[in-house]
Amino acid sequence: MPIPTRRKRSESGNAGGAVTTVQVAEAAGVSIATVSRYLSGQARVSEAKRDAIDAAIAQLKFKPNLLARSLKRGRSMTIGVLTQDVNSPFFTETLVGVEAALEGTGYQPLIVSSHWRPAEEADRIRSLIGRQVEGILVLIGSLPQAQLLKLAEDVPIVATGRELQGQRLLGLRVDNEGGGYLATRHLLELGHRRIVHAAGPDDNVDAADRLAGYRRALAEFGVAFDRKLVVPGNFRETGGLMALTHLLDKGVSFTAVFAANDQTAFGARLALHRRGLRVPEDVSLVGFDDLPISAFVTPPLTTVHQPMFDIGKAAAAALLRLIAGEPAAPEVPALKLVVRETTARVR
Amino acid sequence: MPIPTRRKRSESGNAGGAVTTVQVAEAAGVSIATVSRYLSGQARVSEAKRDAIDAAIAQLKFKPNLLARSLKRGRSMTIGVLTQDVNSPFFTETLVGVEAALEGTGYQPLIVSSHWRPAEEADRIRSLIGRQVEGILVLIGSLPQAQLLKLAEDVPIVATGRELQGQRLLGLRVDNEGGGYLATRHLLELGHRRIVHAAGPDDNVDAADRLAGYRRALAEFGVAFDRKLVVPGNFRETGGLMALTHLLDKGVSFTAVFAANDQTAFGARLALHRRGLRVPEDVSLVGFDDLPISAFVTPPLTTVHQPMFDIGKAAAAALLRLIAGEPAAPEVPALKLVVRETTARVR
DNA sequence: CTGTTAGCGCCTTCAA
DNA sequence: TTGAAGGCGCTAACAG
Repeated sequence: MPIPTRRKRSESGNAGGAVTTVQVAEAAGVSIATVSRYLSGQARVSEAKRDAIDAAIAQLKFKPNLLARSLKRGRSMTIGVLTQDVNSPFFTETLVGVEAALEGTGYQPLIVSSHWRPAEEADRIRSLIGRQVEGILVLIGSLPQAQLLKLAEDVPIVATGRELQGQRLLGLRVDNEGGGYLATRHLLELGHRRIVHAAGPDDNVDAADRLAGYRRALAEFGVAFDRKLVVPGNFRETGGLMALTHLLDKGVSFTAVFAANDQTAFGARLALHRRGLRVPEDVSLVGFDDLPISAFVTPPLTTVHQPMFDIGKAAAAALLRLIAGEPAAPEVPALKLVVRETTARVR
Repeated sequence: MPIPTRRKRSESGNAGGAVTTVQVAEAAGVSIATVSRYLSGQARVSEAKRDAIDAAIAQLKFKPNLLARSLKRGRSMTIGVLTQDVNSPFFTETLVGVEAALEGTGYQPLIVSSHWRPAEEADRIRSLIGRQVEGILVLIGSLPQAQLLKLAEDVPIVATGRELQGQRLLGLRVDNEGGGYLATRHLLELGHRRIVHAAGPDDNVDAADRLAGYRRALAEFGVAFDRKLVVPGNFRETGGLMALTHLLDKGVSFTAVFAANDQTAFGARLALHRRGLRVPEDVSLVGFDDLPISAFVTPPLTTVHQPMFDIGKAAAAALLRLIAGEPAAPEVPALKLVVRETTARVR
């Protein structure tokens, strides 16, 4: 006969037999209303009762059931955060910003990831709404705008990586085109003319914007756009590695690379290294994002800094305002070029 | 007069006026019990009523309130995950493993971070318990064991980075000493004798174990331990950078570095680079962790692979067993050395 | 197969 | 300042 390893659950509710306000009230010799009032600090409670309740709470190790409180109050004090992948520095840095904005507000983030799968995304959002989140933060979602608008009827939404405007729907988007321009202009100013762009995924709007910025800078310097110098990628190291390896194999000549993001730049850097090409002596390299690690690779990467932390913070702050029924128009943090050691004047 | 931006909340409960089972039942012409049964799939419901309920749900856009369900059932279908920092690849990789283990079980992770602050850690755990999590996963916590044991009375706990055993408490710890030994032996086998150890924080047990492994390998090869070759760090890039810079300034000679983790190795690598020392031609370098980026830095880092994903998966699976009241004894995934391109035979 | 009923733990009028 | 009472949305006996 198996030994039961824990107390049987009561047939309904509360596992094992956690203490409730009823038990605290009994132990303290007051009514549950008084306990509740004391807990929420809503009304004055006489000193004597207060002490009795304190004692009872300590003795019984009472911990209020936040679920019950949420149900009763109709406020979960929770916001949902939808990310694509918790294992990407790009998202996690934003999450830290979200945490910072929420600190001290009593709100907790409920983080879910949809692993770049649109179907999962809709499902996750549904689940968040079921859990009564008071607002949702969509970090780089791929859901069509129409669907977001419909969801925003249920709950306020702030989405990053998009331009959106609505009563309870807000987009927060950095100037990717400007960032691409900045990166490319930097290379042009150093005298580079054969500049490869290791691009992002075809269907990604951010990637498209960065490419557009690249083209604008080229045009401004009177450099003809050469389609052969734009190679496809996937925003990951493998993409940069494969693209540059392929390009080198074909014997295409160039003196600089602007990668669509830092991970792509790392891959590109490795491809260059494998062929004995030095950075920046032989080839200059610029990334996009400025991941924490980018300042510590060798040589430290010149890149376009995305203020991920600020974006997360601004987005969460805006969401909080939306939840409170106040108008919100978050200021979008600006991108800036961080010149480190992977770029040099062309020889 | 201010324009109200959203519907006023009803004085209690449910924001705005979300649809409930009552309304679905009315619209479908059945009782709420039937709606509930249909939703949970617990019992048979006649075809006709099923269709009516489906129609009502679709028409009213009903979404069940999971909070109410949890309260009633006494099961939140949630596990708490305490991390130190969501913005560390070390943790996030583990989180992905946790997600994988939870997939399809109906359980959701509730992720909180305590930012390396022990006080916050206790606070976060309390909050998780308040939210009725059915179990808690502590990723590299710093809470003393006694406190964990006390908490485990309330809710099953699995902690990584510790050895623990209890009815409802489990530790999951990799063999850090063995890993340190592996790394160091590799360098010794390449002929290195003056091997620097860029250590982790003084008070960290993992760091201490890795150092112990380093010493064991040294002893095994008959190399005297030299205290001056062990330099302190903080498990981050800055630590490795400063420690190695300092060592180089002092003119200490060495031919290899074993860093307590990859981030430290990146910092060390940069310090070497700044002094014109080549890796691995002049100095060999070994890390510990095998972060995703480590395969893509230049040159790709030789390091001890920690199966973070597997650890997260095993820990979460064990927790689920604990929650179900079953005994759990997770197998601890093994460490292995991944030889890449930062180590070479000494010249 | 279906409806009635009694709560889960907490909060909040209402009346004292 | 305090207590009694009703109910948040949902589920799970218990009858029918």
